[in-house]
Amino acid sequence: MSKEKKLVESITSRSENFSQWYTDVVRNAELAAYSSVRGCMIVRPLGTAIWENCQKDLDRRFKETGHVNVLMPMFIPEGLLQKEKDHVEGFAPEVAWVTHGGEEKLQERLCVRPTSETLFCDHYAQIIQSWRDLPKLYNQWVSVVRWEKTTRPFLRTTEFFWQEGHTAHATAEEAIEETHRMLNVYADFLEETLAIPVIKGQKTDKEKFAGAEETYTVEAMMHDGKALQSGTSHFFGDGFARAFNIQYSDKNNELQYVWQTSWGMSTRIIGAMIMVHSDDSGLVLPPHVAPTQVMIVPIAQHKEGVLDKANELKDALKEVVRVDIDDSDRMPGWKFSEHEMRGVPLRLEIGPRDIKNNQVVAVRRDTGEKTILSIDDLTETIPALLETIQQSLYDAAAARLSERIYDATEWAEFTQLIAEKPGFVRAMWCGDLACEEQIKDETSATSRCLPFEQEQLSDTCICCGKPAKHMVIWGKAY
RNA sequence: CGAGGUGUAGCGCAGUUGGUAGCGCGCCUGUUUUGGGAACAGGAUGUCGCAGGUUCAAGUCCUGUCACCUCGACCA
Repeated sequence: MSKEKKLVESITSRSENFSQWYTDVVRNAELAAYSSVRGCMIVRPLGTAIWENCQKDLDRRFKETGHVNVLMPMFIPEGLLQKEKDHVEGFAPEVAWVTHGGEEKLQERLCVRPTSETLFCDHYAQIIQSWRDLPKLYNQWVSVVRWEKTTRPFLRTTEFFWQEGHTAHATAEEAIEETHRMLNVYADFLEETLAIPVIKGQKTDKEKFAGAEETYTVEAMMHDGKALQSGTSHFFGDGFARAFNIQYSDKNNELQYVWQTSWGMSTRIIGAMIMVHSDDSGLVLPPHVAPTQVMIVPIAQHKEGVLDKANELKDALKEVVRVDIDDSDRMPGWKFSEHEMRGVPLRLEIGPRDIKNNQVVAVRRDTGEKTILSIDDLTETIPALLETIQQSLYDAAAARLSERIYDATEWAEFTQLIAEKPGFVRAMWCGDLACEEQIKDETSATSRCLPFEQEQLSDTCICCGKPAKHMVIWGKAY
């Protein structure tokens, strides 16, 4: 009726225009706002609270795997940036430069960090001397700047917030192990906390990080079938160590270069979370990351005892979940829509009728399902219900992912799948850059990764027909 | 960076042949309301994106410029 009409007016239907729907959710849920700086967003309180929960969770996982946090400068002298050739070539087009301090022109211009490999390397060269100094397991939580041509809130912004881990190891094996360990940390975080199923794999040479020997990735599928690279972990070999002269004396008193890694995850995952779970009523937050997990909406709150009872519920529940109460003078219906828009996983309605019956009405954000719960054991039923919601969001996303991965063994089949079926296509590849580029030119799909779980779908490359080396997941990507 | 679109109140928009700046929602005050975006009464809010130009007069016409959106290109 008029309510539905209004909601449709404020949020474009997801099936009608996915991009507009995404923008509408970000704006209506008050996750972020546009700023007066091109391509830079203001992360509003809800978006910030979600990011803080991501940070808390990830930081705990980093600490559990032995890492410590540091803070590096935001500027990189031009000379330092240029020490590693592939790296600087990769980032040069999107670097912002500081040329003046006050009115004075700088002797050497400073780049606003697009990533901090060079700063960490410069520092590691100073502090690593002996095998006893290894490994170095550093991480930092900062923002970086990349002068992107097209920006979208969370998905690609000029400045974005992230963490970047940078480690130095005595052996290649140890560094490779670290690379995989952190990729698994990302995968676990995405699956357990954001309820986003991922595919783990390796990037092709074309898609790997500038300066990396190998790049590993966790790829997620959005609701429209497009891929979003959600976290990456890089093995650098000793390339940076040689460029920056990071050497240590081993147990035999021989000089050795260190072996390095880096890994990062950014505010982009908030975009992933939106595009995986949210719907036409707005944001849907997985309970594990939701700043408010339960919103209590009192009904007829002016009536004797209603607010008291609602506050009593809140006090009891706050021991076990993140709960809030909306006692503003809005109409209940308005509050329902508002908290749905903002993604609160569970709403509890309590009014005179419920109080009389010693019950509350619980409404799930993900399914809209209403259940009546006894007030007596809410501290057990509510956390359990939140776990159910978390699991069910994951299951639904996992089902969409597996339903929309197709296999192709013939070129015609491949191009048709890419063109007509939103999702990923698995196909064999010879390993040549030429084929990868041809596939991109002709289908606009890129190689997302060489999944760790390989299968021999056929013996020949989907593109050129030469003997196949790898199974690749192809898809259109953000 | 290319093509297209949009800039007028917090948000969404209208504004005719150039002639006093408008509407809806929201906001503020009060009263009544409250189980899916309440009703009534009263009230506040504008460098019309910005800079030039034409004109007695510009939101409206001209030139330039900036920003944002969509689709491409580019991109770890």
